[in-house]
Amino acid sequence: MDLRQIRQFIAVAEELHFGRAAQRLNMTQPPLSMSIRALEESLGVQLFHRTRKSVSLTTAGAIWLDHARQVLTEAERLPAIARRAARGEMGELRLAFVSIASYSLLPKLVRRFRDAFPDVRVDLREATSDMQFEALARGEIDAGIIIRPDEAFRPSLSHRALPSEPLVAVVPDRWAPPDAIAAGSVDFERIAEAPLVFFPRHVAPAYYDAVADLYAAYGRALRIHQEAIQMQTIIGLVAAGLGISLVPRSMTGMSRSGAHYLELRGPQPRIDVCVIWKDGPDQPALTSFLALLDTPSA
Amino acid sequence: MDLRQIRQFIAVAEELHFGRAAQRLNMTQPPLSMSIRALEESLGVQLFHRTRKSVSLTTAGAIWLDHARQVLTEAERLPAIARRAARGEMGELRLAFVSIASYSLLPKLVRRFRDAFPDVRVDLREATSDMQFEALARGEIDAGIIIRPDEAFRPSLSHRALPSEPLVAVVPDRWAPPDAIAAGSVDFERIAEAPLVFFPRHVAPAYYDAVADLYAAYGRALRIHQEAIQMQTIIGLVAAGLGISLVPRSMTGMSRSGAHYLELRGPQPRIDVCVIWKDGPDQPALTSFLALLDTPSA
DNA sequence: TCTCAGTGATACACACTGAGTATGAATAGC
DNA sequence: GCTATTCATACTCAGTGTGTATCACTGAGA
Repeated sequence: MDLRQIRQFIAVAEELHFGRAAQRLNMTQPPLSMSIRALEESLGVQLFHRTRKSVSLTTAGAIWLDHARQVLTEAERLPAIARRAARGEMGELRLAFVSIASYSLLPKLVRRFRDAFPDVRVDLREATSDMQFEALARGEIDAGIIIRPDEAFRPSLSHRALPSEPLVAVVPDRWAPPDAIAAGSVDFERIAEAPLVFFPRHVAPAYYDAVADLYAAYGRALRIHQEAIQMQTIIGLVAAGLGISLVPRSMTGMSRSGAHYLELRGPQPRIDVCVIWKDGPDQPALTSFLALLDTPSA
Repeated sequence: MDLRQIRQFIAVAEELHFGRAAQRLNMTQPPLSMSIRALEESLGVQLFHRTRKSVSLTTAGAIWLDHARQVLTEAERLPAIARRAARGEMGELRLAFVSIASYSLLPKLVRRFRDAFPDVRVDLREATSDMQFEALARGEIDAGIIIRPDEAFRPSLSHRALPSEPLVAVVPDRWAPPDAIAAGSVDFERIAEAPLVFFPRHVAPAYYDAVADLYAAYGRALRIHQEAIQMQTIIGLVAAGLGISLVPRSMTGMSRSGAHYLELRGPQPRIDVCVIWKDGPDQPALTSFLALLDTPSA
């Protein structure tokens, strides 16, 4: 019993006429009759009632038809599945990201990817840049999203810039001049003296450095008055009036009473985000992902 | 791409070694290599990474393996399905029954059948004897359960007796002597005078006649004081004190305050139930059903 | 009742392909 | 550098699936 015989059985069952079924199968009638008979013998089951003038399914034949159709349909999908898998339209993309990315860029990116490649399972995991370098080397992830480090990239890894994210200030009532709140923006110098609520450097070194650069541009050293390791906590502490902070603009969606998001006038600090991956053969899902990055987001 | 190639692919994917895979497939290595290569070409997809020393699945190959396994497993079930369908272990049994049968015999019978043949869908429909004769003739049902008529059976139909069901009296407080209630049984003569709640003859002619025979045995004519066309209604009316009735013993499970079920002393009327069907070839589910009737119910 | 069109079955020949055997080529380990 | 191992290649052969020709039977219409 092979797929050819199943196909022939279905044709005869649908036509109930050996001649027409043979025609549909692009063969002649005699070998088709022989083949069906051989099928019946190998199964030990009569599938058709035959008279000299007509053919009809037996009860068992009718039941078998359903199951045979099912198998044939699935079998005929197999070549397409193989091609789609090879083209990176199926499978799995294991993607790591630094926590900052999860607030704005990641959701959009993953959304676009899932729309474009609905049959690729996206396996997301948060990890620091260093963890991502390791994971890539060990082949545990396919790509990572990190904040572009000043230091040179590892030579074995490829990278591509993603849209950079501007930083905005988040300030509590206490530190926000009413005119700045009204304008929605502020000169950095007017809030530079305020105590800073921020990550310890090891939690988000590249992010930390971007903010440190901003302070340096105004001739100041970055001094953290209150540390927190989660963005939500930082904003909460700002809302509680403990100080100001600098967050990606996409965080403005997360409103908190007592905290105001203010654009910065003058030199705007930005978070430069990029994708990293290990070049190599046979990473179809990764290829799909990178192709998506080249596609305009419409 | 046929099942043979799928089987070969799975063997190589599992062994990751052409030699061992060939051994498992009871063939030699060279044709296996050729076959896999041909498979890859027909799919247009590379399924294996090959070096001179080792074989491994490509990403697409790994994805395809899951789907190929699925198809192969289902395909390998097909012969068994055909055999089971031919043996009447799969498919459908369209069974009609007269309403009286639904209270005792039918549930047990269907239960046993479903236990013995879980993959046969049982399609049940209530119908009078006459409707069943018609339906059998038209091939709309496979078998029917009726009350054995006195008249001869239709010659084209076969039949077999089922365990007969004794009738018991159901009487309200008003008509039940306290000693009978205590004993759980009564001489029919003591309640024969009570008004009778019963079916009109056309609803259940054979049942009606069985009860009429009982009355005749005591030299009385059956006289119905209150008609109802459903068993539940009859028992409800009895419970309400409108009269007595005679019901299959299995109805005693349906207790109703105010109504008492009493065995009848002396000549016991019984309902003779039987299965009818139209003999013919290629009715595997029917054959299973009839075989079950020969099997002691354990 | 006879004829004929139409259907599935049978007989036989042939080409293709799937499997076997023999062998080659390249790699990894000693 | 040698050897064992492993996959690839070349060639042959048998089996089987297919085509052509034909038969046997049925049922409808003259």
